[in-house]
Amino acid sequence: MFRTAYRGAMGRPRKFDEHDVLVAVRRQFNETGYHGTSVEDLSRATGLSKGSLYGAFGDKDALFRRVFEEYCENSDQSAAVRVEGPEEQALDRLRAWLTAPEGCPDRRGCFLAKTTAELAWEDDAIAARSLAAYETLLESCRLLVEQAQRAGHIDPTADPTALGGLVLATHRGLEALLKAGVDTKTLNRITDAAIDSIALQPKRASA
Amino acid sequence: MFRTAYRGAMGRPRKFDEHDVLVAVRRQFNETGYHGTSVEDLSRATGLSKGSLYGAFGDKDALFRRVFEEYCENSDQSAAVRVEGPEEQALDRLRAWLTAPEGCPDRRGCFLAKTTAELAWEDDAIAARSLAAYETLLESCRLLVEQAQRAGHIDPTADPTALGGLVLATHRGLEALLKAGVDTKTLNRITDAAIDSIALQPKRASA
DNA sequence: CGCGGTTCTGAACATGGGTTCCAGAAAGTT
DNA sequence: AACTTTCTGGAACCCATGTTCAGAACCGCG
Repeated sequence: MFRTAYRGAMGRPRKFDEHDVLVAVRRQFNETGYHGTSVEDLSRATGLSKGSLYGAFGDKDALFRRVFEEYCENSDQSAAVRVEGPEEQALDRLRAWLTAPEGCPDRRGCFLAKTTAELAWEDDAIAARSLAAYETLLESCRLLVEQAQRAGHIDPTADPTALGGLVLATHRGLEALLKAGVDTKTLNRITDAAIDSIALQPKRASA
Repeated sequence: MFRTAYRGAMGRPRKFDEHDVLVAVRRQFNETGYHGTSVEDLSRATGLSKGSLYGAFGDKDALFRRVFEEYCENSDQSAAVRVEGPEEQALDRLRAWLTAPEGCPDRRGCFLAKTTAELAWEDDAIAARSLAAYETLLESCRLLVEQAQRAGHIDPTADPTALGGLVLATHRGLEALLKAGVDTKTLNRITDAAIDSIALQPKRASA
């Protein structure tokens, strides 16, 4: 009856680790999508009963948002890598976002991209938050593109933000390819080519 | 009982045009997604009662597949544009796929991209078919990339198919940007930049 | 006009899945 | 050990939505 009671008796403490549960939940959502996972599935994945899930996190929607939000924040932070020089930093950020260890299905940014693709239909808030999380990345792109323009590698009349958007767009699409069965190695190769083509090495002269 | 009867009595004729209905259905799916549209919605959108829809097209899934398949075939055909020269042709195809008239929400390939994004989770067949429909486009990309490699604009060790995939990926991502509120004009500018960057004008020397 | 045949329609049905609820177990505190 | 509080699990509830069905409407023909 008292949510934060401080009376004499303390009551039973939690048996599960909240963080572990959230990880399991994210993994499940990541695997089968929002609509594709029932609360039953989540119960199985976490080892908690439905009742416990509801008691601890509220309904399915709230649970998803919790996981989603946490993931976004995580992404925001992981995007803030320290390397010397703004360009190097930006490039590094880009790589960190786009590439993934071979065979690893939980590539960075994946959950974000996938859920956004699925839920942008019905939930503008999620779409917006997801995009916001990409903003750091976008900013990196802008920086790189500007630099490339100064160096003369890209048409100077092009809009840096727009080109940054292209990279973002590419990332979204990469997930689709992954889903379609393209292996991680190939994906990374594509990614590298993309980074190269936008960001800026002078093209080789010939074969 | 007899689907194609040729007996004396002809029975009550259809009151609707099948094609018009399918267009309305596609529009609705395109607007609110598969999960986001109820059969009730479809009924409202088409002006037909639920029963009629079921009688004419089968269940919701079948109806979607019908629309989807038709759209894919349409896309396959529209990808076969005639221009002189294979490179010109490929480039034209690419533009036809990626760009859209300003402010037009029903841009080419849109329905395909969106539904794939939503349903690839749960239906591999749809994901595969969608990708197959993109194949002509992919082939065009491959062609362009090979040409670019011969001309020395792209690293010759890169895999042309992979780079083609990049363009496909980009297209998928563009839809996301559109959804996120980026206006069509900007999108087209991004697209042009993408086409330019892959396809191959030698970069300008400086500003 | 009646009759076979087909289509149209809205109400009724079925079901999957999110949510609630309660009885009992478990863990602190005194 | 008793008491208090919280956790737990699963049965029960509720509702949205896909699907079916019985009857009305409509057509051409004899």
